[in-house]
Amino acid sequence: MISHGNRMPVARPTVRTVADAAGVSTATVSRVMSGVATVDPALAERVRQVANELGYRPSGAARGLALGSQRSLGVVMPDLANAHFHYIVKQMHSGASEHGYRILIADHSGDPEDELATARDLLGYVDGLVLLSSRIRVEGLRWLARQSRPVVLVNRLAPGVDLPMIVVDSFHAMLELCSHLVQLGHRRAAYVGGSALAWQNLERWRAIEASGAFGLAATQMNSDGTVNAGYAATEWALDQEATAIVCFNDLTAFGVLSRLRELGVDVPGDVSVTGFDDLDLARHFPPGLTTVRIPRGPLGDAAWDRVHALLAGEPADPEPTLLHAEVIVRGSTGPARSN
Amino acid sequence: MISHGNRMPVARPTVRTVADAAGVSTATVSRVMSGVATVDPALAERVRQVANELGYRPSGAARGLALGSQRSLGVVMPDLANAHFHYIVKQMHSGASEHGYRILIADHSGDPEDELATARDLLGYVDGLVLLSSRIRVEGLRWLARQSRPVVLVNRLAPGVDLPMIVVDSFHAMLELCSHLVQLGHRRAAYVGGSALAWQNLERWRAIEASGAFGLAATQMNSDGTVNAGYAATEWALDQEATAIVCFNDLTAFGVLSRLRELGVDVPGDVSVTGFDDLDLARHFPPGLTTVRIPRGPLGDAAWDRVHALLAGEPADPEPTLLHAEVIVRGSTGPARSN
DNA sequence: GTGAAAGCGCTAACAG
DNA sequence: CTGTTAGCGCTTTCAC
Repeated sequence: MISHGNRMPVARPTVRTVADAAGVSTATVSRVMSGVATVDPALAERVRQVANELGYRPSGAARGLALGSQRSLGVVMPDLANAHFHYIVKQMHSGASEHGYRILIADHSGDPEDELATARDLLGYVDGLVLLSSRIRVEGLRWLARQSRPVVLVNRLAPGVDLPMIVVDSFHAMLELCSHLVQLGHRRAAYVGGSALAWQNLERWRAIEASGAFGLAATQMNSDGTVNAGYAATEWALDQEATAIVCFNDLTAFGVLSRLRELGVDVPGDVSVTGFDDLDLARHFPPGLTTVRIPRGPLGDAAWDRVHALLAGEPADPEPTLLHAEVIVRGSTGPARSN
Repeated sequence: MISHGNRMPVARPTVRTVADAAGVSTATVSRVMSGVATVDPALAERVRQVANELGYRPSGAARGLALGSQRSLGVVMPDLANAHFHYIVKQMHSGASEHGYRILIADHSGDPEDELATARDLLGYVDGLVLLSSRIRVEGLRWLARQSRPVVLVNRLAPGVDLPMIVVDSFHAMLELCSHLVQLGHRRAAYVGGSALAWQNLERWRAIEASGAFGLAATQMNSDGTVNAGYAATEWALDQEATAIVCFNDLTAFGVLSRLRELGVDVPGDVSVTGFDDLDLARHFPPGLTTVRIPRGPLGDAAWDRVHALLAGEPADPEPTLLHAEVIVRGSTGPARSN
């Protein structure tokens, strides 16, 4: 292949360059570039032409500084690998882009300190922030709440923190899921949980514990919510003499299903398995995963609406948005095996 | 819940605010914030104190403007939902963060125009850009190559474009995969492809066609590389009277496996199925997916190394980096059924 | 309709 | 070791 080696590291053209080349003032270039109508069409056209030839692109940094806004939103998420979050972001994206906002995503290691650092950092660049399933502790959240830019919490409820929050009612959804299991005759469940730091995980476990009142005894262990974690946790779950394995999310459940298959344990004949999220794959992974469908679209919409309102200067609504999630029954749950 | 309604939209504190409050100059504040050692420890401590109380955070935009760099890298990716890309980004992340670079991710609709717009846009904010599986057409890529900031192409080879490229040798990997099928006695395959615009898709199909010489006849249809696309394409594949269904990627293959199961078609007894990528799930999804393992780690490393070199002012290496991918045989492929 | 000039918040010489 | 000053590239009054 021929190298077109003329990658002359020409200094990036600026308004000045374009202005000079077009024989106009920088003000005019600026006006043309930002599409202000009060410029002579012919002149505007010429400027555009020149700008194009020079490959001119306004500097985002300079623009942001002058404008006091880069028209961008930051999203901080724990796990790029979990498709679940993708849909939420996608939905926010469509709301945001209608209003000319760009969405910038930053992921982090999962460590709360690291997450806070990422958020703090990002906040210096964007107009608003959305934190997905944040594990930042309360003091950190309080700090964020004190900043002048809007910050919204999705999938996390932090009482006493003055931040808009949008959550799915995991507690009730999990309760329903447990009720489904109880009705099938299950009396003993093993919970392969998520991170001990995740609010959602605590909620889900709280619901499982509450189901004790209806005769469902349960034990838990924590994992990191990945396929491999589910796979690895399966033997533990089996040791619990449980007839049902309740998983923190779908990915974990897939791992469990895989290991059970290897071990020759029949699902749902010998043991039932449940997930949480309802990923696209949940209906496809044999034998079909009983799970909870999170309303991802509404979650994303609500997130955008909240930041947008704040961005527009509306007062913060202190009431958290609570969304309902629905149990989806598929092949992975069935009547409890009578020992 | 009590609203701590004192969200006074105080103007964001600046270096000035902090400097005044601490009785020092803005320069000192700047020095303290950027951790320059040449400041009296006691003074530095006081400034930090004040900054903290005021909740001061340097503006990224201003910093970027003054420094001429925001120490950030943009990654443009087609599909946040595909975990495959996650690992690549993660790996880049670890290289980048060691050097103090942040990574900002932007996804797009998949439309080449939209992708180009996203890339152009992002280029105004970041120091360098990595395009994953880009579908931008050649003129667009040429434009990007003319910009003064480094742009690197991952998973796309564009001859005649002066841009560093890092690709996995899909062609040879697919050839190997086909050879595996031929050895199992398969003579007729159906290819459930990806986007007609994706270079990787063209490469893979090219390899399948080339396998015709070894007795493997094949037909193709395009899809969008999702689970549901695979699911939907299955009947078409079956109509081809093929004994093997070769899929663009693992997600598509999962969809195919799911539909086959519904239809009561045995895998690999009646038909063999292959994927591409080797997602974590590939070994877990029954009956285990034969696929091609993409060296995601090295891919991410190479991407970071390339941008980093460019950022450091080293001359661009015109030679594309070519990585080898390996066929992983699992339960989804077996001897061809003799009709 | 267009230009001159000031300033967004920060950093980097350059003095002291 | 610390303050003064001059920009980084863009937008935006304010005159013309």
